Amino acid sequence: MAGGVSCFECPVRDRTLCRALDSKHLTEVENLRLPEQALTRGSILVTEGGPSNQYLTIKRGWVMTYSTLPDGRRQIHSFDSRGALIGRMVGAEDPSPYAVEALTDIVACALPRQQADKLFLRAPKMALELARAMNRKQEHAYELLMSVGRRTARERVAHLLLDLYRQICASLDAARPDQPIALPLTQQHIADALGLTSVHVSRTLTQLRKEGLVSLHHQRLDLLDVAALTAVASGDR
Amino acid sequence: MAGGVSCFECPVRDRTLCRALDSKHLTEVENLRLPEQALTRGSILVTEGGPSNQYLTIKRGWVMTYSTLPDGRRQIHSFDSRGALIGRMVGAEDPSPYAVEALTDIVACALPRQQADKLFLRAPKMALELARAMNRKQEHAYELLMSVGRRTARERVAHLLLDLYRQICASLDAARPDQPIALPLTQQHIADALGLTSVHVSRTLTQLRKEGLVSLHHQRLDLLDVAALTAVASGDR
DNA sequence: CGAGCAATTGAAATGGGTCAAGACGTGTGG
DNA sequence: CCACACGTCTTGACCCATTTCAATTGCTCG
Repeated sequence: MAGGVSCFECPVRDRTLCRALDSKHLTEVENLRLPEQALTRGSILVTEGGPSNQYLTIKRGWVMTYSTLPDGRRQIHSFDSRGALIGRMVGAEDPSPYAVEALTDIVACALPRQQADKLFLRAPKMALELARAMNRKQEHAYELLMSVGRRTARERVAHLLLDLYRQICASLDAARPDQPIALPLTQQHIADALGLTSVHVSRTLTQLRKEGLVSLHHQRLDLLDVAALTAVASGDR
Repeated sequence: MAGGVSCFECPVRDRTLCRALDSKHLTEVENLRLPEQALTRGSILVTEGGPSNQYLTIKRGWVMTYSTLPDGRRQIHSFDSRGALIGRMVGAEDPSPYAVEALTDIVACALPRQQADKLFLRAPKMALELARAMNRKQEHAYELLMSVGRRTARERVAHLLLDLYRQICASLDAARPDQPIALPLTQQHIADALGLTSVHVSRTLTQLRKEGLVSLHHQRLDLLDVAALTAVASGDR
């Protein structure tokens, strides 16, 4: 075992590829994995145009995936936390079309890609979980695409906050209910995910606050009226 | 074997999950698959809110994947042709968040989901191909997201046409070069994929035509100046 | 030949962007 | 412990890319 607790005690195991693995295969994973990675906020896990030669599982903290255009315009594709998998399968040797960056200090578990791919052939449950993980990310991207393509700014913001809230609650072990929750994003991040300007995100949030739907200050998010917010996100009112 | 040619003669096999399968497993697929599906243009393969209890491989024709909002706004997530895989893995019993519809008459190969999932555990190469297919779709969604979120209308149209052209050429067995190619889309489809109005797509295409970059009439597409178009798509000029 | 959908074009409206100035917070170094 | 510097957020005024509305033309197919 290479740094950190054993895979058998892994606190995020049932959210990862290793879910439902028998002990023989879990031992193989344990032998394969690299020392646990601890990285600070702002670290780049994958460079745009660089390689992606590991599978990374986020054990603690938040990361984001994004691409940029030559002139600096940025699109954030996804925010990920506990249990999320980072890593390309197609053209993994080729330049990555997107970057992955730590939004907070993080801890991650790394598997070298080539050997992991071989392991997946011996552990088909892992391969199938991998497919599920990829499918989940695909569908999540479709959801965001719907927002960015067809929703108004107000609807987009409402939808994203609901989505993040759900994601955060799901990543908590104890389902802690109505406290404000930590959201390590600036309004610029929200803007870059939603295809808006940070100025307009600010205006939109101000309005939602005035209507008593959300509270968001100093990276603390609280949804004050989930039903109303859901209505806003769906285009009613 | 259930309708159509044997899997061993399948003309799209090397673009699908069955790529690189040994004959034992390929026989299993052959026994599992349902009669070949032939569907007419406009057929709904998956309903929004309905189930997704099959894996479908497109053998001929085009389909699109999209979602709609209660008031009818539509976002198209992807256009797919020869070799593409349709099917959900996560919450496949739950209502599908998107629909899949045939853009042309199509022929597809269907595998029942539950039994296919069991087969994947016996044929890990298939499971890994499945993961790759899902990853490919995820990354393709990210590309579109970048367009819709951060590119201008002009850049979006240029980028999509390049992308479709590439996709079409790749799906051709013989790499036929500089003929105009069939593109079974209306401007409304393009608009709904790019988060624009069909009116504005029309204006944008007219301009690109005037500049001699593309030709697109009656569902025939020809890229007259790929280099210039690429420059437009990247935000230069 | 007519019906109906797709595409085009013009004119006017608008949601969200841009530019700019100021307030607020927070971590840092003196 | 204070003050300053820097990043983030807010707010106002103006602008413009895209939408909306509307009318016309052109295809295609029955």
